[in-house]
Amino acid sequence: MTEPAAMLRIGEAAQRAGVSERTLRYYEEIGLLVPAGHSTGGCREYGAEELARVQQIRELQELIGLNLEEIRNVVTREDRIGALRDAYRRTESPSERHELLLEALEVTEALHSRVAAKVARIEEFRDDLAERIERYRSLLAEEAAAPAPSPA
Amino acid sequence: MTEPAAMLRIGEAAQRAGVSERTLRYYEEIGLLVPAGHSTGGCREYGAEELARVQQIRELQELIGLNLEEIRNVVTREDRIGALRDAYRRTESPSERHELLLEALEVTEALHSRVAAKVARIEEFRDDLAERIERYRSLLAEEAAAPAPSPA
DNA sequence: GTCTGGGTTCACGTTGACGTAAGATGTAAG
DNA sequence: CTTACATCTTACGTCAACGTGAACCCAGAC
Repeated sequence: MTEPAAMLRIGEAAQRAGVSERTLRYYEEIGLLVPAGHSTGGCREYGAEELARVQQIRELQELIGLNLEEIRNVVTREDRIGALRDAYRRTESPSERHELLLEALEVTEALHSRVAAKVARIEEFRDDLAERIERYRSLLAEEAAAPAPSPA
Repeated sequence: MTEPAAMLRIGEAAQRAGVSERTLRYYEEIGLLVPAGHSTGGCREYGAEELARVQQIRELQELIGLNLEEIRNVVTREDRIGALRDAYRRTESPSERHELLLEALEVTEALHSRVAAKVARIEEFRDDLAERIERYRSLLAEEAAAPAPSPA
């Protein structure tokens, strides 16, 4: 189990993730995404986990509208949770684990309520649009039923 | 009716709208928001309608994630619809009115489907977050029930 | 009067999130 | 080994959406 898992170099990785190579390097530059490893010659290598993270970053960016610094706060928190998961049984310290869990819960709840608020507003907006569409439709129907003044 | 409607100068207007004065001037510069009028001395004057538009712009920007050019496409379209509404009975030309209505419908539907798609994705995201919160909660509950190793 | 306290118009500065080009180096194929 | 292409680092360029002066104007309080 746990095979070498087919690492991708930056070109392939970028293509699969739907971003540019520059973007991957930039994410690394600002501490958002560290490649899984490097080849002997120094080429970055990305695995499935990194691709998933890029996906997550893009969602937070485009969907939620966070900037990359806010996103870094979120994902580094998640990294620590991930570390917790890894060292789950060989527990560092139970109290520390407890703290991390509490922190994870808190941060996730904060993000959740933020997202929920946004959902509420955007749904309202969507419904307003739907209403307007209906109004336009009924205006058009009205027009079709009305005695259209024949040209000249 | 239709009182003078208490025009605001840029300072007040910006404060009420929750943006900077620079932002209002910038919106004007790129043709997004024309002040309702000017004082004799040349000061911009904004009314309730303009404040509402700023509100709308910010929603499209922050909520939907449109850039100001896309927003301009939307609001100028709406301006034309507004003009249609104004000249509703003293119809310019019925066929022109028809065209405008069709266009308005089309554009609004496009925006609506875009927003709807975004709502779907963001709801999914929100639900994922909710799930994770549940997992954290149950982990904490588990921990509380487990035989916590008493210190020393 | 003049003295603030908003305004005005340029016009250059800034910041985030990359794009892009240069020159050196790695990697896979023949 | 050479050739060809992918990647590397370094560093300057770009674009949207404003921020931030500088220098001038104008209305009301004193």
